[in-house]
Amino acid sequence: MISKQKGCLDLYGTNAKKWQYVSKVFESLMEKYNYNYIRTPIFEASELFHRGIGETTDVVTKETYDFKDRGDRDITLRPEGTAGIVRSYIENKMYGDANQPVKLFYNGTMYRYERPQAGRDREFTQFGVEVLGSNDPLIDAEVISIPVMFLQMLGLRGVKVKINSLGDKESRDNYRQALIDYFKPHINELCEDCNDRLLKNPLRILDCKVDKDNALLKNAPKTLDYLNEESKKRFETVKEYLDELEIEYEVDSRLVRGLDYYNHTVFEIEASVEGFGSNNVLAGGGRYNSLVNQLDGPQTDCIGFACGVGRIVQALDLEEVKLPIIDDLEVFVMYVSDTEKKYATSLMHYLRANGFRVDTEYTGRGLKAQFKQADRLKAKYLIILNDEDLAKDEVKIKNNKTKEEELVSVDYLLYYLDEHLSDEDLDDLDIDDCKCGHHEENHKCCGHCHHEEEEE
RNA sequence: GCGGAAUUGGUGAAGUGGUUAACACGCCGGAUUGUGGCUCCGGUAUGCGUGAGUUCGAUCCUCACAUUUCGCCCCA
Repeated sequence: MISKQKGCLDLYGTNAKKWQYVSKVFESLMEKYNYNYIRTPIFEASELFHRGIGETTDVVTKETYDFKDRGDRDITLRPEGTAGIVRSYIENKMYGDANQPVKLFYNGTMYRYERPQAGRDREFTQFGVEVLGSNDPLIDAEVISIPVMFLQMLGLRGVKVKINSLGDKESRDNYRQALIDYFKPHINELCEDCNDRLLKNPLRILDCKVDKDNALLKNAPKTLDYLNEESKKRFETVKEYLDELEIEYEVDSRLVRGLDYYNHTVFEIEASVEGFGSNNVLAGGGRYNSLVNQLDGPQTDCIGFACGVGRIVQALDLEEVKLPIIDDLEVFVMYVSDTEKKYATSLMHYLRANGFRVDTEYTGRGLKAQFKQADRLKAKYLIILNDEDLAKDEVKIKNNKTKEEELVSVDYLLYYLDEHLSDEDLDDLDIDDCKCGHHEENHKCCGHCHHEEEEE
């Protein structure tokens, strides 16, 4: 037997429905924010990621899927979404569009050659946004607000927003040097990894887990102290807009991020979920004002975030958040004889064409087993075909909850189902299941709350 | 790249160096001549992750590999 590759996932069943639901919620949210869908290739020239993400980052040095294609080209499976989108932005000259900034969102699989563990696969799915062509702090706040609002819509509570600013290039370089000067005399007090990090990426020493209790780290220079006036002011403005959006956040001066292209605002959304280990970051992102330029495009100010779908679903599971996923059936059609089966075929087609969720028997089961199958599929109504009834143009329909049976004229069937199923829908809604906290105000946020306003 | 744990049917799992691999759920069939979900009866792994080795003999011992899982690094 051939098994799947390490760290990959076969997605099916209710788990697949959850993933689809999460994607759907995100896509509908993106309509509200007026972001446009973009899909770029899953593989790109290796050079794009090397130059884009940073030659020395771990993602590029040890985690990419690299290979040669039949034309001897160096190809890499994308480890993240931003570089490909920036490439596309430049190649398609989107900087020339009348509409600026360019607001994009994506949703797709990414690849990193890592050791799989909780919340981390080799093939994983991320969605996110990129805004290209604006340095307005309002955009920073908006981009941070998207994952916050999104997680709220899903009903995930207790998420924490952490923000920091790395400042512009001048600030960042000054800070980097200050860190090196500060740590260098004491470097042998730190762990082996930190020794490596000193020259390569001294910012990362700050969130080292081994040395996290070392006084050296606690007293280390803070990013914010090294921001020049302009960067400092910019960061203050971002925070003001966040306040306007009523987003709670925590400034974390140790928050740095692993990809080289970030500057100014960086942020992470953390889940406070038990049993998540160190992979509790659900979304992260930041500003990257020099990346377009670095990849041979015009100077363009950009910001974006990315969010791991698998981690979101995992967090929802751990928090036992109930999602409004359709896992039942409205009608199950039952038959025994061949003539009944033919009738079932056309009846089912008719009901489906009229918008009902309908299924039937396909494996030659007897009537008794068909009842069991209908239960397994959570059918609300059973239509039990009978040649004698059909001769009179009638069908027997049974409410599978109350077990009441009625003989209904075929002409009347659609109307009958419409009436009975809409009554049930109201019964099924359980406001206690709703985790969004908005139901008193009848918000349309979580899929549980808008039952009174179905009509568009 | 480094370290720990695991791998028995559709599922949850017990188990032993030696005839037929417990038990439970599920599923299929029957009692019930077309209305079940209770009950009762019967059926349901030529097989114990893959490959090699030790042995008269291995699911059980040894090694390698694969996958899963947990941690480090790093990241979403």
